[in-house]
Order: sequence, then C-alpha cells, then structure tokens
Amino acid sequence: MPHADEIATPAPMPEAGALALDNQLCFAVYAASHAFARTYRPLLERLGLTYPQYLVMLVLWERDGLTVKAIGERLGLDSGTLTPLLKRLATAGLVTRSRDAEDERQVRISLSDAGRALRAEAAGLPTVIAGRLGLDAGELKRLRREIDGLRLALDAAIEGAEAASKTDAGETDAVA
Amino acid sequence: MPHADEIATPAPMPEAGALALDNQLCFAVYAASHAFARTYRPLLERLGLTYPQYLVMLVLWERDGLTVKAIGERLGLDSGTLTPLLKRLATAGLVTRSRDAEDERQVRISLSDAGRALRAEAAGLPTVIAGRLGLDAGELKRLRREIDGLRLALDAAIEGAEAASKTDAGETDAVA
DNA sequence: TGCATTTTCATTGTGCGCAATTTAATCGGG
DNA sequence: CCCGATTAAATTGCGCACAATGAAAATGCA
Repeated sequence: MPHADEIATPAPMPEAGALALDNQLCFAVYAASHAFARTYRPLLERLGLTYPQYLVMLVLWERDGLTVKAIGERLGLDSGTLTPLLKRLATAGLVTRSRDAEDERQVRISLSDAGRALRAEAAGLPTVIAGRLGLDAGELKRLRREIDGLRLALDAAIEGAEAASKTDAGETDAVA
Repeated sequence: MPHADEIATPAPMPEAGALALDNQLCFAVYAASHAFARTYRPLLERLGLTYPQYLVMLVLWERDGLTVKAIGERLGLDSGTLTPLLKRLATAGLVTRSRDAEDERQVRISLSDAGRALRAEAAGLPTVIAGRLGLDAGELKRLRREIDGLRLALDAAIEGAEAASKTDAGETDAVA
C-alpha cells in the first residue's frame, strides 16, 4: 500500500467533512429507524408480528376494510411489498383478503376477530417504548413533528427533482 | 377518481389513540428514513452505489483499511449484511478484500483508486440534500443531535431490557 | 360502441437487515 | 502443550423495500 496508515492517528482527510458520517442527518435517521425496529422486535415477536406488519395493523385498527392501495398510501409502500406481507397476515389469521365486488381490481383487507383482538395486546407497546426514551409527551410530539417535517420536505423536493438541474441548494453548506 | 367508496366503513375506533399511526414517533422516523433513501437513490445511482453502500464508503473515506467488524460497529450492521455488500463493492472495483496477515480471522477492506476517486463525485451530495430540506446548518445539527439521542436512548434501553420485567417506564403515557 | 388508456394488484429480480448456524483462527487456563 | 472457549467472517433462511413488468378490470373518449 502507498501509505503506512497503521499509525494511531485516524482521519486521513483533515477536511471539514461534509461527508463525515457523524455529520449526516440521513445516517442519524437511518440508525434511529433501525434502533426503533430492534427495540420493537422482541415485543412484537410475542404478538407474532414483524415491525412492518405492526404498521399495517395500526392502519387497519384505525380503519378496517381498506384496499391494498389505501394501506400503501398511508405507509408509503407499494403492492410489491404489501401483497406478500398481507398474504402472511392472512395466513396468520389476522386479516382476510377479498376482491371488491364493485371494483374487481381492488382487494379489501379486513380484520379477523383475532386481528381485532390483537389490538388490546399491542395497546401498551408505544408507552413502553416512550418510557425507554425518557422523554415526556410534549417532547415526543415536538420531535415527531420535526421529523415529519423532514419527510414532507424530502417528498416535496422529489417532485421535479430531475426536471430542475439548476442547483437550488441555496447558500447553506450544511450537511444532511 | 373522487372518493365515494367510504360508505361502508367509517372509523370503527373513536378512541384517543396511543396506537394512532400519526402519533407514532417510530413511524415518523421510519418514513423519514425511507424518504432519505428515496431522495438519495437517483443521485447515488449515477455513482453506481446503493444507499447502504454509500454509508460504507463514507466510513472508508474517513479511515481506509478497516476490518469488516469495525465497519459493522460504525454502521450498526453485522457480517450477514456486510459480507455480500462488500463483495458487490469489490466486484464494482471500489474496494479490495484481504485477510489480515496478523490475524487471519479478520478481513480488511481497502479502497481502490476508483473508490478513492469516487469521493470527489460524492462530495456535493449532502449539500444538495440539505438544500432540499430548507434548513440552515444550525438547525440540521440540532436535529441530528436530537435524533442521535433517540438512537442512544433506545440502544441503552435494549441492555437489560429482558432482564428487567419491572416497568421503569415512568409516569408518561406518551407515545413513541 | 369500440378501443386505447388508466388503475389495481400480482409477480419477478435485486439488495438490504438480521437471526441462527458454521468454519476457521486465536486466546487462555491447566 | 493441549483443549475448550472466544472471536471474526461467511453462510443460510426469511422478510421487507422497490423497480420493472404483466394481467385483469374499469374508465373515457371518439
């Protein structure tokens, strides 16, 4: 190798570090998302659910009988992800899948009795997680809104992203 | 296509909603993480990288010649994820994989010339994303730290999570 | 009405992400 | 020095996540 970099000092690049991992907001979000999933996993395992399946159940507990498309819009997932996931939920006996009689293109997802009953089992989960975070309800709400703002800004920017080659990045040299 | 299919099933659960999707901090983080990935994807495609591959490159650009284990600790990934990913990076000619002579168990990942050169191509990416977020550097830094705090709190709580059956969740009935 | 277009879901293929297991190398106590 | 325990990667299996494609049903417009 050209340089003997086995010496103690790290950082071969003394540069400011727009590319520094620890400065990346995207990595913080990526890592936090995995941390949530890791935290939920053992709790959801007792309910026989994966984390994405839990999200689908949250949607259905709010409004039963949605179409695959409606669930997908709520969660930002497409049929390629949802179709096999919903089939697994159906195999587990938590939902039923049936073609809509009025529009045979649509598949409606309905909770079974077991699926409805699972809601009580899951009711305590968010509070357990919130407790581990050590934040009060107000802080959690504020943070959630800020992070929702990130998603909204990114999704809004995706529209016309390829249309605009003009760098509208502005003058911030901040790091995301 | 207007709505008009909502006749049959109005909201079955009028309850306050610790389980309401829109109250879930975890879902906000989950959705934001996917939004970042969706935003980066077309930009990274030009570099021939996926988003996780980009994270590995960020790590290697900070310090070359790390072991698989060290990369995994930095990113929170295990060899089951990293081994095939690193093989793809090697196939793409961005890194080389070699057994450590001192400890044959370890595999060291070293940047190729092409891998080092790619750094310049990626240098502008974070600023592009930051521009789309419409936040200044200070806001980005504050948010990143708060979200890092979430990950730290969750990871800390994972230790002894199954050991402690006592609910030390405190008195908040907030929602995560 | 006829037919192209659009919508909805399913399918295929690639690439994570992680649990569980395997293999090989190293370490450590007797 | 030997042998069990530990460690690092690799492997296997399953479940997302998403692009691309396909098929069937509904829509719309000449």
